[in-house]
Formats: sequence, C-alpha cells, structure tokens
Amino acid sequence: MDIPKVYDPKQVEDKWYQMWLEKGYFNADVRPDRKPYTIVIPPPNVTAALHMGHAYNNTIQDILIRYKRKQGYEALWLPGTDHAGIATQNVVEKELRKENLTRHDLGREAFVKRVWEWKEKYGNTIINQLKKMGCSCDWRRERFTMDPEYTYVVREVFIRLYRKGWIYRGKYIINWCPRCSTALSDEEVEYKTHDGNLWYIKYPLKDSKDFIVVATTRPETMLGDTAVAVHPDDPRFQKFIGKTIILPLMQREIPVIADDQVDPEFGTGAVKVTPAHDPNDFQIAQRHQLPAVNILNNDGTLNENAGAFKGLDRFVARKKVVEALEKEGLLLKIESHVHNVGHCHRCDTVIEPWLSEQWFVRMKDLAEPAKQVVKDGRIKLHPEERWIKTYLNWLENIRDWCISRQLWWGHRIPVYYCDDCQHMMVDHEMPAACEKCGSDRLRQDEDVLDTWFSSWLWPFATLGWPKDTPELKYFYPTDTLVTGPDIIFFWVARMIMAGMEFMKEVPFRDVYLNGIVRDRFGRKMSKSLGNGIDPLDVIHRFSADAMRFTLIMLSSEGQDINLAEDYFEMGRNFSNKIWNAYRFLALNLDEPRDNYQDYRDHFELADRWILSRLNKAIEGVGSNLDNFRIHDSLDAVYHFFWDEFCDWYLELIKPRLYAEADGPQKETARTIATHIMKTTMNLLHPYIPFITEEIYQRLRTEQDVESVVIAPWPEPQAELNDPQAESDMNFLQQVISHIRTIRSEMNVPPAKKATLWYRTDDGHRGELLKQFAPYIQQLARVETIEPLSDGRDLKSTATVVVENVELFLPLEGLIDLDKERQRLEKEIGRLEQQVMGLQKKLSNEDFLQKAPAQVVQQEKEKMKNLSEKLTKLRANLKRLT
RNA sequence: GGGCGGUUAGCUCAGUUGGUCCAGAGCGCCUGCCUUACAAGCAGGAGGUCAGUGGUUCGACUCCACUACCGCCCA
Repeated sequence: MDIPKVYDPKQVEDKWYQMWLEKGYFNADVRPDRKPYTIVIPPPNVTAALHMGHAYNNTIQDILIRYKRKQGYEALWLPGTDHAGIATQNVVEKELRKENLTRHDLGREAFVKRVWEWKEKYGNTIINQLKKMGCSCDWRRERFTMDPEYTYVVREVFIRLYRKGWIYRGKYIINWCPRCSTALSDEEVEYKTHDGNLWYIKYPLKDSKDFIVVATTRPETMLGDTAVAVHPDDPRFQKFIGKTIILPLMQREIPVIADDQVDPEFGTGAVKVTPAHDPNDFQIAQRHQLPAVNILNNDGTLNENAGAFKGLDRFVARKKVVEALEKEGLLLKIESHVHNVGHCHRCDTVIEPWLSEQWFVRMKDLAEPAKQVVKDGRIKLHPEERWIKTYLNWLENIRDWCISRQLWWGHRIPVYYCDDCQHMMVDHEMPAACEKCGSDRLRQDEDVLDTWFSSWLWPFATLGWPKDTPELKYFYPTDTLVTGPDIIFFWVARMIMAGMEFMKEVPFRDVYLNGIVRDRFGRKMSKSLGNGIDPLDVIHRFSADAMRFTLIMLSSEGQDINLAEDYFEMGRNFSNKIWNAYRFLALNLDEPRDNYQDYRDHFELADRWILSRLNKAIEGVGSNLDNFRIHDSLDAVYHFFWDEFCDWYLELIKPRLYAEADGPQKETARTIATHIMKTTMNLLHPYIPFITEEIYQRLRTEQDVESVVIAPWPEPQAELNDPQAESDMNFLQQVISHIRTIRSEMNVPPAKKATLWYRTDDGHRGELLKQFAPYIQQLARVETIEPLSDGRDLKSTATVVVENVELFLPLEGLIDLDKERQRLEKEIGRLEQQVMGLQKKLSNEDFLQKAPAQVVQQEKEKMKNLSEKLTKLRANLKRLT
C-alpha cells in the first residue's frame, strides 16, 4: 500500500467540501421529528475579506453546529452578510478618491450602484472564505441585510415602532462626524484620552468693569454661547446671577443664569453655555428657554453665525479665537488638561456634538424585557461573570437611539413629506398622493437607517418574519449566538430587545462571547499596523484544519488570543500525527474492520485500558462542549489521542500486530485500534472536519454511515469503564517511565537491552510485572524481568521505588555510581521534605480535630507510603556507599 | 471619576465549588535516538518565592482587603 509519510491537505479539503455540498449535509429543513438546533451567523460586513477574528469566530460556530448535527439535531447554521452602512460607504468612497471622484460627482443613484458592485465582489469573497474554512452553513438560506425581503422587514419594524410612538423625530444634540458627514449613535463614539488645554476666558459684564471667568476645552464654541451658568448655591457668583454679559468677539448680550447642573468644582465654577454644541448645555438651555446658535457646517467648518471666523475649519478656528481673545486681553490663562474626546468609530475623526433634526427610537420600554431575560437566565452569557454586569449596566442607563444617518448606502427611511402641506406619512411605499391635502408633490426622507437597525432583526428576519413561516416556528428561538464582546451593545442587546418586542420570545438562549485575535505581542490586528494574518493564506500554507485546530488550542474561554503565523505548525503537526497513526493501522490492516466486540474474550490489559480511557475522552469532550469550554473539549481528545492512544496503545500492540500468524490476539489489537481511531475521528470532526473525513472514509466499513459529518456522535459505554485496568496500566506506565529515565540518565545505549529485578510484598503488583513483562520489555527495552533472588550483587544497580515495588537495574560497567548516588539523594531529599510537611500537619491538633476525617485519613495514608518508600531508598543508598 | 478583567516555567496561557492532580500544557531550550506510523517524530531533562502586603482558615495559586503594574468598557 502506498501511503505518503506526510499528510497533504490539499488533496482532500476541497474534495470533501464538494461532496458535503452535493450530499446536502448542511441543509436543514423543518422536520418535526427532530429537535432543531440553530445558529445565525453574525453577518460579516461586506467591507472587505474576512480576517483572523472571523476565522476564530466561525470556527467556534462550526464546531458547535457540527457537534449538534452529529448528535442528531436538525442543525441549521444560517449564513449571510451585512451591508454595514457607514463602513461600506467609506471604503467605496475611498476607492472613488483614487479616481479623484467623490460620491457627489456620481450622484446618489450611481454611487449606490457602485456600492452594490462592491457588495457583490466582497460578499462572494466572504462566502468563499467561509467555505474554505469548512463552515457547514446551509447556503440555500444565505441572507443579506439589504435583500428585498429583508428591506421589507426593516420598513415593517420602523412602521410598527412609529405607530406605537416609539420612533420619533426631533431636534436634539447628536454626535456628528464631520468627515462621514452623518449623525452617529452614542455607541458609535469612541472616547480617547487627549492632552488638551483648559482656556480661562474673561467674559465682561455689561455696563461694568467686572467680569466672569469661564473655563473651556473648546474655546471656538464660545461663538455660539447664549448664556453663562453658575450653580445657584455658589456664593462666589450670587451677585452675578441675572446680570448680562457681552459675549467677547461676538458682542452679543447673554444672561448669567443659575442651574443645578453646573459643577462648582470644574474650572472657575462658571461655565459658558453653548446649546447647539454640547449635550449638557442643550439641557440647560431647554430649562431656561435659551436660544441655540449653531456655528458649524456639516463638514466641521464654521458657518455664518461665527462672524469673522466663518469658513474656518473648527481646529483652525480654535487657534484664531484664542489669538483674538488674547489680543483683547480676555485670555486669563491656559492650563494643560487631560480629557476624553469622542472619535468616530469608523474613521477616527473627532466628533462634534451638534444640534440637528434626527430620528430616534425610544429605548426605555424595549430595554426592560431585555434586562429581565438575562437576569432570570432565559438568556445566558458565556463567560457570564465577565459580561453580565456590562450588559445590565448599559441597559440601566439606556438612552434613546439615534437611527438616522445622512448616508446614501442603507435602508432609506420609509417616511414621506408633502411639499405642499408638510404633512408626514409613514408607509412601505410612497403614497400616490398626500393623505391630507391630496397633493402629489411628495418626497421621501433623504436619510438612511443605522446599519444596526437592520441587523438587530437578524434572528427572525432571516427566517421569514413577519410572515408566520414554518421555519420561524421551528428554528426560532435560535440556540446559540457566537460573537465578540465589542458588539454587545451594538448588536447583542438590541437583538434581544427586538426579539422580545416582535417575537415575544428571546432570539437565542446562549451567547458565547469569544475573545479578540491579537498578534504575538498582544496588539490588535489592524491594517495600519500591517500585523494581520490572512486566513486564506494560512489555509494555503497549513490547511483549514490546521488553522482551526491552532485557534482553538490557543484559546481559552473568552480570553483574547495572541497569534503568530508559525503557531499554525501546531495544527499541521497534529494533522500529520493523525495521518501517521492511520498510516500505521493501514500498513497492518488488510481491510478496514470494526468488530472489536467479537473479540471480547481476548481483551488484555492494554485493550481494556484504552477502551476505558476512550470513554473518559468521550465524556470529556461532550461535557466541555456542553458547557462552552471549547478549548478544554478539544484538549481532552487531543491528549487522549496523542499521549494515550499513539504513545502507549499503538506501541503496546506492535508485538501483536507484528506476529507472523493471524489470530485472535492480532485481530483484537487491529479491531480495537481501528475502533479507537474511528471514534476519535468522530470526536475530532467538529474541530478539524477535513482530515477526519478523509480518515473516516478510509476506515469506513459497510455498516458505517456514509460520512463522518452525519455519523452519530460517540457515546460512552458504561460497561467499558474499567478502573482496575486504569490503575494497573498506570502502575506499569510508571515502571516503564522510571526505567527509561534511569537509562537516559545513565546514558545506557538505546540498543542495549537491560535486565530488571524487582522486590515487593505486594502480590498483585508482582503479578502485574510478571504477567505484563512483555509491555516492559517492549517499551523500556528490557530483556529479562525477574524477582530479586538472594545473593544478587547489588553493587552496580540503579534503583527506584514505584508504589512500594523496588526495581533494580543492574548496570555493570555502565553505571556511574556517583551519579546514581546523587540521583537517590535528590529523590530522598524531595521525599524528606514532603514527610516533614506531613509530620507537621499530622502533629497539629487543630488539623486532626477540625479537618474532615477523610482528609486526615488521606494524609496519614500518604505519610505511611512516603515513609516506606523513604526507608527503601535510604537502604539502597546505603548499599552504594 | 465609576465598573470589569488580568498579573502562574524563557514565550503564550490552563488550573472548574480552598486539602492527590504538594503546581500543568503548547511552543522554546538541553541530552540521547533516522527504534520497520510519524525527525512535522520518539525517549528523557532543566526551569516557577503561583505580582506584592495583610487577613480569614487546622490548611490559600485557589476566599477577602489593600497596593503596584497592564488591558478593556462606561461617564
């Protein structure tokens, strides 16, 4: 048989994926006879190709969905992509800039067409990447947040909330990005620490030589001041309340007012009030009926209300205003001041609080059920402790959601205005005529909706809502959401709100929050740093299995992953190990078979042991997966396969396999090894789908299901649990390891066969050494094993004590007695320390009285064993001196 | 300013309800092996006052408090 020594994933990955698609294994349909298990993908933005974070996130989803599919659930993983309003508009605008064009050069219609072309390209790229990774999505159900059906849902929701009075339009202070030229929600603002200044400015009182000093971090906004405010109880300013100030540079008369909101501790205790450019000032202004003076254009330059500063960029204006104030002697001082400044989440531009007319969702009543379902456990977060507080805290302090965006790419707001009577109508389509005055001069609102206003509907919009489809009934609520903690507010919380509002039911039951993939130094991967790793490149160099395996091996629940390209060798090596284990079986197998149960009468210790260990591995994988401990689940099967199956079992059965004649002993080893191998492929399949299919197919028999994708998930078989076999094997493993250590430390040539004598009054262990001498001979390169007989010369033997059995290795001519003495002394020293510790513990009255009897008993037992061992080692050391 | 997370072997991290996993894994390092599945491998080994201080307890990497440093979120 010609099986290459090195596994070549390129030969298999595409082949099997094609087969899976053709067989329709990933398709999930409404099947009342089965329990559904549903995951909706966090739809990747169509801005660009997927990065390592996506690879990680989707690997986790694929593991869960493949696990459930193998368990017999009707497992639906619903794929799709997100139009990602601002982000996508930005990247396309960037493309245009290369052609020296702006979106305005193209006009709205042509620009949107251009974005659709971009979407087609990257949408396809993304789907292909997911397929390359092995993602088992039901591709028939792929959705995009701007599909016609989806767009209908978005409008429907807008209309329902509007009619309910939960969507309103109003003039408020919102976050404005001058670069993107749109409003943002509070969540889209990122605060960063800036080393700024605090400028102290004198505001002269009218008809007086007196003045009030105000402090500000944004001096240019003074041009829009309409008052100065002080705290009503602040004794320093009592005499000024109600007086009039002449606003410097503008010569506008503004009042001095008293308001509780003023913090007397900040600056001088008197603050300038700029209602159009500060949320707090806006509130103050409303209470005092102050006018708002807007001094900014939408691109961040100053408008005609800024007087002499009109047309300047806001940061240039800041300098000029300061200069002008200084010239007039009104600048008292400048202090350096560290403060947080809001930046656009998408383009990093400093945002401006700006008074403008926008659409909002009233959140209070939506937030309440979303809080409740997490509090009472109907939705569980994993890891819970870490995020539940963050989630609840956000909902406690929820603010209304600004959903209108001054963009072109997105869902147009379904609101229509009559040009004649200004009447406003909300509907799916533009009415033929104004319902109030009958005019046909109607126009739709120019703005589009926040991207998240469509993605918060994802779990049910993708299943057919608002129609009462069988899919919706069957697959909703979905089961698990896997996503990053960075979008808990943007997406997770809002999906829960939408689910509760429109479905009256949670959208999912478990939320697994995966960590962020970083570079080897713990830095976030980013284009600007150039430290990103391309999943396709990794797949090309190492294979999809290797990528998936490595990501999970490096992860731990909810923690960030530090990643470097060479780490993927880990996954490649494991694949190769699997391949070679298979290769070994194949070379010793004429044809696949899996009837190990037929040889039950011929099971020997190693067989009983490995089957018992397999049970443990199956339990470990399953229970950890059920608890979202993804890494631990893989770790369980990884160590079982490599450390126990490959390193011990396969080595132990070699004598049987290499035996000349076929016979039940040989057949037992063959069939069990095959069974373990195949079961392990089932266990590993969710993590590394490709190689497990390849091996499964090669080991498949007539009785087996046609693909590992749908082969049943292994269940532990209670009758194969064998504690006795495990403890006996454990003893023999220790014996073998100790002999190996001695050989290695004494530099015994590998080819040199050793002799082993043993002495013990433990009948069972003595029997084990006798009965399983072949194991020791095979794995420790020992020739003869016999009980120590009287009169043996122990002068040049190395010794070790394993569970009260003394082992002697005569090493005439090989042993370095000094070295052996050192070795024994070191071991004795180690034991003495332990004994001392135990002695102290056991002579402590408090311990004896207060510790549980069982613990005391355990410690006493330990003490007894250690003492015996110590006695033996001391005797042996003495013999050498 | 408020909240959360982290600090364990050279590196990246595990350690699940305080007492057998008296500290583990992967990578790296050292030694010996091309032993008829695998050198992408096998066998063996070195390496840690579990950030610091104090407390609770018979007993603390594990619980509590404070401190230091790092990171994230919110105002």
